[in-house]
Amino acid sequence: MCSRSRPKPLRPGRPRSAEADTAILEATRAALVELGWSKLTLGDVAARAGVAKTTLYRRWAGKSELVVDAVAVLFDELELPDRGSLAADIEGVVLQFAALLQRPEARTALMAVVAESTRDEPLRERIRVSIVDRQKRLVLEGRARAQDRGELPAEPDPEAAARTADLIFDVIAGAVVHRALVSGGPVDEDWVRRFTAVLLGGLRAAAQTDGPTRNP
Amino acid sequence: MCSRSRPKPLRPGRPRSAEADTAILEATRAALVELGWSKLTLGDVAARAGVAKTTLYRRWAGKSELVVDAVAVLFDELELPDRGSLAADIEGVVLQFAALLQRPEARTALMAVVAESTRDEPLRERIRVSIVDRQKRLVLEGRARAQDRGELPAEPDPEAAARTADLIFDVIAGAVVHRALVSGGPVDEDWVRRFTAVLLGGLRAAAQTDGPTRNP
Amino acid sequence: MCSRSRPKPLRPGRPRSAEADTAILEATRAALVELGWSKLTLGDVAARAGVAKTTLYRRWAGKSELVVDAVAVLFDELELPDRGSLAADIEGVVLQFAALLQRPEARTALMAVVAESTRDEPLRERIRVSIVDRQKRLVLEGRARAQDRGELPAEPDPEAAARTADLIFDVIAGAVVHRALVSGGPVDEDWVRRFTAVLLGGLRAAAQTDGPTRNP
Amino acid sequence: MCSRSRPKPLRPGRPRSAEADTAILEATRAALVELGWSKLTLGDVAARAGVAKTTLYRRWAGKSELVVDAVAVLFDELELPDRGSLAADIEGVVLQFAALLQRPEARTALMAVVAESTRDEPLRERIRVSIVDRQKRLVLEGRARAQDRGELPAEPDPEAAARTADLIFDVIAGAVVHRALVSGGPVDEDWVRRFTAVLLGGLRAAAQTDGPTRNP
DNA sequence: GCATAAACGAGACGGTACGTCGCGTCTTCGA
DNA sequence: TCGAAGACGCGACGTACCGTCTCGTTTATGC
Repeated sequence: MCSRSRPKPLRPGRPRSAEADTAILEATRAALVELGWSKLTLGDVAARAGVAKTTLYRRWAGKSELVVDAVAVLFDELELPDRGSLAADIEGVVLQFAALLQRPEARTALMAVVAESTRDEPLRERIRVSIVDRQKRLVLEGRARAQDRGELPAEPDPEAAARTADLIFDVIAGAVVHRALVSGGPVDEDWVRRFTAVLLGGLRAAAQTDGPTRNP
Repeated sequence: MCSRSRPKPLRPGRPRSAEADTAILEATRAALVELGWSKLTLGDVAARAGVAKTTLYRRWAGKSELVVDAVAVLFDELELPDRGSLAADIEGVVLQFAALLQRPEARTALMAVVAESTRDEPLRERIRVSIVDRQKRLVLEGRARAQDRGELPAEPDPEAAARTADLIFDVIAGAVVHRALVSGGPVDEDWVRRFTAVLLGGLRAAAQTDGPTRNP
Repeated sequence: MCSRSRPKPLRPGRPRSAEADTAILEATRAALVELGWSKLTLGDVAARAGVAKTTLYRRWAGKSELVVDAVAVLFDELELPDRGSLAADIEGVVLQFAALLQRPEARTALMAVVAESTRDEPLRERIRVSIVDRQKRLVLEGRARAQDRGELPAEPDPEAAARTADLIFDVIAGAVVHRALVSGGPVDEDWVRRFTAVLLGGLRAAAQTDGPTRNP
Repeated sequence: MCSRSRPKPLRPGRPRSAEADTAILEATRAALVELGWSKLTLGDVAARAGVAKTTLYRRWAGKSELVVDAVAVLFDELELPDRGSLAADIEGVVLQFAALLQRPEARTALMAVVAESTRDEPLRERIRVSIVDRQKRLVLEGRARAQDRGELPAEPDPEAAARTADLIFDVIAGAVVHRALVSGGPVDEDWVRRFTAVLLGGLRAAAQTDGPTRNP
């Protein structure tokens, strides 16, 4: 119907190399593993990727944006296993997340770009779009599955449902990150079981009181 | 008999200036507010403090260590208000913590040093000692107060009590940080009430099930 | 067939700026005049030349090498005037040399780089190639002219001729430098006339005895 | 005959340590040998001498003054050997001087302080007094000895004698320094013989023409 | 089929901050 | 009063990256 820009570039001149993009992102992850965020340099990434610095700057505005793109894909590998119960499902995904946070490229990059984003609103938005909000699917999927199983009641108010989902997400993601990167304790089966017990207990308690009696 | 702390320096040579220390830490906080972590320069801090760069390097190994010391004092200002109930106490301290995370020097510094610490074990230890572990007092104090009020049962096993306190701390600190710095949503009264409800509900539920039947 | 010198750079990348070179060397001489060798700073030279410090370090290994290049051109301005007799020619060139040694950039630079070269063989070689040996042309030209005039006999042994030329050069350059920079006395017409008389007398005496009876 | 200042300090307080002075000068020479002028630091000298930096600054104004004092004594070791003829005497002292210029502390220090002195008149004076002029005794002694032997006629005009002695000194010192440190050729027996021949020939020729007919 | 126009590698460029070193001064204590 | 020890303000060092620029080269079209 209309001429879309994508299928054929329609722009004159040499098109950008797609291989360069993947090579750069791979090189970025490799450099993160070896050097960590603060010692990673764009010149080094370019050299690893076999690419000129200019090529890199043509595609990304800076180190932060590049790293966000480089690690975003890692977080998309998370998935919600079907272990038969809501508690088991949560425990499974939390363990996956903890494993991800043991990978050096993920742990060094995640905190660093969040730190940068405290003074850079577009970057914060990019992080949310590329990394964080994409994983809320896990919460939504977990709830839907629990409701199918009858473990959780249906939530009539969609707005309240969204608010609760956000809260759950903050609690899970925040607690696991804090445990893994700040407290430094292990995120092992025992910790996950105790955490999940608190979380689910809280959810059920809140579901009971939240509906009928908000202000007793 | 009298254990003297340090009546005479006992070290030869000119002693280090105590004023320089405070001036440097103040200057560091001011620079963090104006420039943020990534644009903060040790040379700039030295200039603000009216101090030579070498003086600064004589006392701190690098930017990270300096910033940890500079912001640690901010976190010590947190205190547990006595609002009459455990829920209200928690809500109060969480709001304080959220207010702290709105301060630009705290938000930009905290995530950044945690990011650095992912590749620097001594730094991680320093963060724990100077900032994080010191605030666990709030959790312990809150529980003690709640037990005095009869809101929580006494915990016979001290080891389990410590584990639970750590877990609570990770959940609270992690969730608030994630909400404030990653999700970007407001940490307002409504959010705090809902969060506290989940947390307390979870605690009570876990306390019931945890004691009698660990492995059903 | 035609050996082209360098029609195309053949090297990839942006070529070095030729203007930068001349600006740097000029700035170096200006800084030598104002500050002298020991207070001359590469950063200051870069600033005067409107050039980044890195550009300077890309081209020269250090202060000494830069200064050698900067002052070498001054010495190339020396020339042998034709005043009609060997004595007059020598007096003329010695006065020129003395005038050069009154220029602050030359006097401060020459001794300093020689001092550095006492522990730096490549630097000594650079000084010889760029400054010292180039001026031996004056001795050779003076002798040739004197031989044309019949003031000096032809020297059959070319090796002995070269040795003598080196000796003459050391005597002239050394005596003038010592007079001007160490003793501190004026290198005026009177001194030059007396010095030339000794030198030429010695040359003629040596020429007579040297030929027939080397080892009596 | 009354109270001289030296035998007892008469000044209140602790007198300065004489050992410190000699230790500092020795340490300076040792540091010159190892490091050369440009890498010699006063802090290093103080450490080698087992002395505090302040002690050093109390006695010398800076690096140049210290080094002048440290190497001056080396030049005092030169002496005019009695080899039976003026030519042989000159050859002997020139060889001694050349040997001195092979010592690393002498060669690096001499040119460096001369370079500094081009912009520092008090330093130039200090060099002259402590090092250069003291060695003119060699010229004077050589001439006196030659006159005793009848090799040289008596010089009636003492002012002209002084001027000639200065000239001889500039020629000898300048030529040897230039040969040894700039040209880089060996100052061996052959070179010394040829140099002496030119010098003495010039002296005799100048003595003949200079007296009766200045302007023929 | 051949000009066009963009992307590409290479690397020099003006900057900024780095962390270190030496200077010369000062402040403290002990001899 | 001097001396040792060492912290201090200062300023230059030489290096590393930054992000931009200017080259010559390559590579897909579209005239």
